[in-house]
Amino acid sequence: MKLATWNVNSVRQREPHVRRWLQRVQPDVLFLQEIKCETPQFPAGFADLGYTAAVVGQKSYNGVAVLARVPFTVTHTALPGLPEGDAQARYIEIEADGLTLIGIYLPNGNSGGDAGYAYKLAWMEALRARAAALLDAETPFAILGDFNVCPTDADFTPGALPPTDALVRPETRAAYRSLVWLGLTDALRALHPTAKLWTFWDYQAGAWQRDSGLRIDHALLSPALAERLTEAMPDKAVRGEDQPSDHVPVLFNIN
DNA sequence: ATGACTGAGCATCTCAGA
Repeated sequence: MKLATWNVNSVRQREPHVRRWLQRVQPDVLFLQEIKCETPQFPAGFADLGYTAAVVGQKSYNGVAVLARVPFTVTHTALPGLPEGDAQARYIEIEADGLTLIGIYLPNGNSGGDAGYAYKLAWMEALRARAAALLDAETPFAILGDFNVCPTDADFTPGALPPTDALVRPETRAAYRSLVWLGLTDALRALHPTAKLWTFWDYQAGAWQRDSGLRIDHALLSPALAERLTEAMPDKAVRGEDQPSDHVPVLFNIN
């Protein structure tokens, strides 16, 4: 089963890119983030490629979706357990092929001052609780998406971010560890422990040309799925296309 | 020299992204 995640930075701008990638790679399930539109504005043009869409949209910002060529049912459209619910479209959970598959767009945390960062940490704690509940139930699951976390200093080009950035702050990394250390597997690192593999290159400052990037798009696997992992790789070439997203798709194979 | 972009929206500027 080929699973993928891609922050497309506007699905309306990136519809041709997504269509090309679906045709070339043919993932079974692709989670999208930052679709940046309300649900009715989501492009209809993936159905003719054999993909069914489920969309959690909002105006202007955020927004997640899933495209799948296998049957699935949507089980959650918001992260359970946030103190006052979640007004932002950042979470979709489905069941497909006996698996629970979760797509997330974790808050960046650099905007909105202290409250914005607190929201990121609260979101991470709620995600940890969700993963703990699924582990307790022995549900095989995967969490894919834009985590907005560089887990270690090996996960970004030196100088690409200041140490105060919300993607690398110690509290951010501690929250990420508390999630992974429940017993999940960081799929890309499991297969490529030391490689410099980025999933994001900023539009600014010639980051792509200098190969100055971040690894922030991840897949975390429950134990049963981690046993089945055979491939994990960002599709770097996509960043070199015309008018690309600043993130590339990341593909995982579960046999 | 630490600059340099992109997208959405009551839009020719502001906010957000990371």
